[in-house]
Formats: sequence, C-alpha cells, structure tokens
Amino acid sequence: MISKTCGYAIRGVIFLALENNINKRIGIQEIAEELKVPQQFMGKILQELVRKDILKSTKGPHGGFYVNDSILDLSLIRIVEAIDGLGVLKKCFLGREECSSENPCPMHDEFEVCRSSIFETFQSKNIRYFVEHIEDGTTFLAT
Amino acid sequence: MISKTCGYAIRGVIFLALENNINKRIGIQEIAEELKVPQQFMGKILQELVRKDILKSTKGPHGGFYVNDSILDLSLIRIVEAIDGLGVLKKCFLGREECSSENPCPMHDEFEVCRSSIFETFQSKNIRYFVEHIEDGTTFLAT
DNA sequence: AGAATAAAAGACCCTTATATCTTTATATTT
DNA sequence: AAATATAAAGATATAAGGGTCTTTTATTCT
Repeated sequence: MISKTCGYAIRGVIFLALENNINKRIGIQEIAEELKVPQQFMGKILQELVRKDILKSTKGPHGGFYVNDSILDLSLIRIVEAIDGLGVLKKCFLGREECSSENPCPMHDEFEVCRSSIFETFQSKNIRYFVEHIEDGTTFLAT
Repeated sequence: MISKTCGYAIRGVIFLALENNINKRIGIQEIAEELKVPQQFMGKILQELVRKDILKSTKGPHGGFYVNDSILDLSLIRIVEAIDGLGVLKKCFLGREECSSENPCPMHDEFEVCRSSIFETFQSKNIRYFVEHIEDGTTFLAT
C-alpha cells in the first residue's frame, strides 16, 4: 500500500512530536535507535521531510531534527503525499493501467472500501491523535 | 498490498476460466494481448502456476495453457499463496518487524479492518464469482 | 523422419526500493 | 580562531520486483 520509506517517515514524525519540548533537537542516531530503523536511511527520509517543510533541523553540536507544536495538527496524508505521492492510494489492485468505478477490475469494489477507509484515516487523523495513543500505551512505534 | 505479478496471475487465471471449453488451450500470445500485459513475463507467471498445479499446459502446435472446470471452485487465496505467499497479507502497515493486536503500531487497528476484509474476500470468493461478474459485463480484466 | 509450432527453462537486464559510505557545511564549545 | 560535533548532501551499493531474450524440449502436422 504505502512504501516502507513512508512508514518510516510517519513513525519518525510521530516520534519527534512525542519528544517535542521547546527547542529540543534530536539526533538521527537517537531516532534510529529508538525506532529500530537503519540510521542513514532514516536520515535521508527525514532530510526529505525537512525539504518538504514538515520538519526542521539544525547542524552542529546539539543539532538534530525537531518540530514545533503545529506538527500536532498535521494530517498524516501530508506525509504520505510528501514521500510516496497521493497516487499510491489510487493504484489498481490487480495492476491494470486504468481502473475506476466506471471501468472496474474484479477486485475494484471490494478494495475501494479499504482504499477509502485508509484514505479517510490519513486525511482525518492528525499527529496529535497518534501521539495520544502512544502516550496512552495503546500503540507502539518501535518493534 | 499484493504484487503486480500476483495481480497478473489472478487476471490470467480468471481469463482462462472464462475461455474454458473442453480441451481448449490458449497460447500465451493471445492471453497477453487480451489482458494487455507483457507476454514473456506473463508466460513465466503462468508457468509458475502450472508448477503449483493451478493451471495445466501443453507444448507444441495447438498447445497452450488451460484449466478444467474445477478451477471455478478455486478460491483466490490459493493464487495469492502460490505467487506472493500468505505473508503479504500480514505485513505491518508502517514497516515494523513485529506488529499484532498485542503490540500494535499506530495504524494497526485501522488497517486490520481492511486486511481482514481483503483476506475474507480472497478466502471466500472463488473463480466462479469473478467469472460471472466478467460475463455480466460488470467488471473487466483488460485495461 | 523432418519441419513447424508453442511452452519450459534459464540467463540476463532494467528499474525501483532500500540501505550505506564519504565528503561537505554549519553550529557550538573552548 | 581552532577543534569538535552533527546534519546535509550526494555518490555508491545491494536486493527485489518486473521484464526480456535465447535455448531447449515436447507436440503436431506433413
């Protein structure tokens, strides 16, 4: 559905939002260790999110990645859009070039339900929602 | 979700089931043209399905791939199993190594609904179901 | 038997996703 | 100012998925 890269990106952003204290920067090493993901690869992904204005970063000692409180209002769909593009949520389940309700593949209707429920989640849930569930202890970021 | 390869496989099997007359064999060229998929690649996929005893084939003039009526009772999950393996339906949405209802990622519950609905479709619907919808003209195999 | 036909099989190639390594730029500390 | 820590940037490596090409094998027709 979404790429592994995009999953890492989402987990990274939620992690930064969780740790968000005023002006606190978190190094890529700590992020990668906490989330149990490859450090350099995570670095590239977070850099991309900086370029897309979803995160901020500073170099030098005590540098690192950080977010400000407005991140809590960001809807997940913005991260998916930045990493995979929205097209990832529209591809035909059976690999046809074109697939739509007017010209559906055999799985189209069944899958459309899922597709739109995932899309609705990405659209309507913001980072705050996910942060709260992590703080609750009802969901987990690291394996 | 499932691989493109697996989507081609499903479309190929449904196509053969549609065209199934006694002892009729269909060449890979015709199959690929009808479904608008790469011929050689489709050949490899159908060969794999022959090895997995889902299809049959014969070489030589008037050879080709074919199925018998029992194909209509095959559930789609058997094709997914043969090509991608059932693991493809169990992967964590956010790319964690382990993800379960006891140790859920932030998207786990939302995605579980989709996952199980897709699984249920694959499990419960047989080829006959899809063949009927194609014959109806309500769904389409080729783009 | 020989020619023609069609799938099987395997080697190979291209693209994308995933991941790592190296160098550079920048900020902080001393 | 110099040393140091740290991320940015970009080149490179690896693996998997997707796709093509060539040779072999089996079948049928003449």
